[in-house]
Amino acid sequence: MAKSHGGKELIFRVAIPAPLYRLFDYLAPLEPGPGPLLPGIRLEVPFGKGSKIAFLIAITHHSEFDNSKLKRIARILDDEPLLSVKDLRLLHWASSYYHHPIGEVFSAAFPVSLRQGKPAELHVEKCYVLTEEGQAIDSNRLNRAPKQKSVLEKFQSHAGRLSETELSLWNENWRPAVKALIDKQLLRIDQSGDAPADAGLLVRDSALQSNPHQQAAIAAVRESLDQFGVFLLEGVTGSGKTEVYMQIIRHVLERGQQVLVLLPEITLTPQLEERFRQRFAVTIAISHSKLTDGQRQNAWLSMQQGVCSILLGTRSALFTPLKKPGLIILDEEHDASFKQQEGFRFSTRDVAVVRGKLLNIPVLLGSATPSLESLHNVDQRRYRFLHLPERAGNATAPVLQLLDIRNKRMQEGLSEALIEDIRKTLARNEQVLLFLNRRGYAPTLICHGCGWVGRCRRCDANLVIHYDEGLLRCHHCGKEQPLIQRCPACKTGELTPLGMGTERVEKVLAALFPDRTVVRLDRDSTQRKGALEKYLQQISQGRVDIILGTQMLAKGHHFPNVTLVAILDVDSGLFSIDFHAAEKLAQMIVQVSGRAGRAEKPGKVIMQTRKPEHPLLTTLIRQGYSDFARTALAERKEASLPPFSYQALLRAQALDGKMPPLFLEAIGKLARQYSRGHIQILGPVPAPMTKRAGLYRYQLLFQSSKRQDLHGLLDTLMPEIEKLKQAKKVRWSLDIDPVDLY
DNA sequence: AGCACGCCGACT
DNA sequence: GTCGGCGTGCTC
Repeated sequence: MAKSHGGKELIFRVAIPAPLYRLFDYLAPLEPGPGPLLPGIRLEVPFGKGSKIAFLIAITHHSEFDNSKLKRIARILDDEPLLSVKDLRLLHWASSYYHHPIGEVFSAAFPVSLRQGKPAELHVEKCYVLTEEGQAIDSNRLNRAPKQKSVLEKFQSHAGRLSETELSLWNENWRPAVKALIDKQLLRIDQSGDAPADAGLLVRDSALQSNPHQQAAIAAVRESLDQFGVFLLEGVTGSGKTEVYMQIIRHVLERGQQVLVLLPEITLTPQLEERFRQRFAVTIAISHSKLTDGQRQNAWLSMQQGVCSILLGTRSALFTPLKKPGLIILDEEHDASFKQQEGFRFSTRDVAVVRGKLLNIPVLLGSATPSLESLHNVDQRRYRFLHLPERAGNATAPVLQLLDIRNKRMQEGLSEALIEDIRKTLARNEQVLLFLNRRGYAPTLICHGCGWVGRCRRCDANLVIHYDEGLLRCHHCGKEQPLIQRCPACKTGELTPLGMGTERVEKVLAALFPDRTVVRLDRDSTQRKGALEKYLQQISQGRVDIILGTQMLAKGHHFPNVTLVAILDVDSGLFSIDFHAAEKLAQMIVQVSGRAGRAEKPGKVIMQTRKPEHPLLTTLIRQGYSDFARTALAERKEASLPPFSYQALLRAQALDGKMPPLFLEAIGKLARQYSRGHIQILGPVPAPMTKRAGLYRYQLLFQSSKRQDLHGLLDTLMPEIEKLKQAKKVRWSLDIDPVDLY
């Protein structure tokens, strides 16, 4: 028999980066690899017409396929796996939990260049040598200066690493330039020695200040280093969360271990990076999507090899291997950007917790506005709660107040009372921050004569007026058209902008305060590279009086001279069919409020509303975020919504509007057969914006009070979905623990 | 996902 | 008579 005959040959079972839910079997390579053949090593395999870089999952003796049908491994790329056994286990867990193809999950863990089969070598993109004046010159122009040349050669032979001693060979005058190179990740200082380095080398300042609350938080985590545990650190803006992080990090570094720090957004990395660099003398790796593939590979490998001690990154950095893992920190843990919204839809927070468990290290989650899930996990004693109730220093918390604008005269979205407050604040030479989560001039263009409205042809949405650019744009598919002057329907009516956008408010502010400087911060105004940084600098230098912007203002940036914050249209967040909306709005309000009054000047937050009695707003204002969260959790429990139940959302879209519901209907039918009533199957229903970018979108929601039941159903359902003939006519995806039901 | 195969419309 | 549209099927 062919099977017994082929039984002698080893079978390599591999994961291929493709949306395929199965593994592929290959014959052992003719050339033996340089090292032991362990799971996780990269292999080049013939696949279909071409070849692919695959990941070894297991070596077995049997294949379900006849050996004569199997192709042979073409090449072994790695001497040894780049990921630890524990991290490989994490990827298997993630693949099964998120029901996502294993090959794509593996792909997500590697930087692009390694996915493409590049050798796993740390390298410096360009070599420089420094002149006495501290100028960097290309090493190709180096003929003279033998001393510098010898250091350079050493530098190159160490794959871009210099020890502290080697660095000290460099003239003191060159230090700033060396630092600049380190900052650009063109040069790194060797810290890879196995013995824990001297604390004086790791940390620059010795007199660290912290209040009793901070000390308690630091002690709690410090006592549990070297074991798994999740800590939720709730600290209002200005309460000194970063100081807590840094002091805990110091202890981890002193043990010779590494720290993974995750942030929701790229824009937040520079500030934290700067504070870390001031505090720590160790090399810090940075990883986010704005860096080049080479830079990200360097960051990845430097953590894998233990060359760097701290990695600061966004969600794509979650799987970065750590030679000596010590701690994972996830800042702004409530932030929705931590959930990947396409392809492999994982929750950075939840995977980080599982990773911490596998690596047996603590996970520290921080936020001024913790997610309801995390607070629930505290209630369930799965997480430990750490609290920083007060603002550090003399700073006082801002006062939140509702401004009832019913029947009030408004000037382009600004009530007279608010305008008066702005005027007073400016008169005191303090800054004002206005928040409106809608960019463009106005969200609607309507004909005063016949009621015609500018609609996007490809989406169920109105076109947004962008006056400055002279066009109408759809914010959902990006389609643009020139701003028309006359109504295309009745040809006579006057076209009127309806509603408020940041551009429109900017114009009225310019008219109301002609001698003041207004800066608008939104996606449109900060598109140019470096534009945001430029504006932020102007603001911190006090050259700006009024800051106006969207969502992007809510995150991270500190405006110490801002004493008045106004949320121009808080009501727009109050009415949503998504049960997450209240939580997100409350977090947004608190986060925006946190921008004000950081220094000794008290801050004030005004929310313009037509629903001043709305319980969400009143609870938040009178009792604060914690009480709001308690109320919201009680409501979730009452309604059996997450985190008191578990959800999975199956989405489907297609150009043909009939296909998605047919597809989801077929799955719903299958699911009802299998689930035997344990699982609620809701839908299919059209997605809230059914047509988007020309595609018709529908969804089917699964919900269960038992996570196991839900995942059991999905385990049996997924292979059936793949087999369904309708599956080929739609684009579909499964979202586990969805955070936005759109 | 890629890529080939395959069966129906407008072109040299 | 061909070029090419994207529906369907397969990848060890």
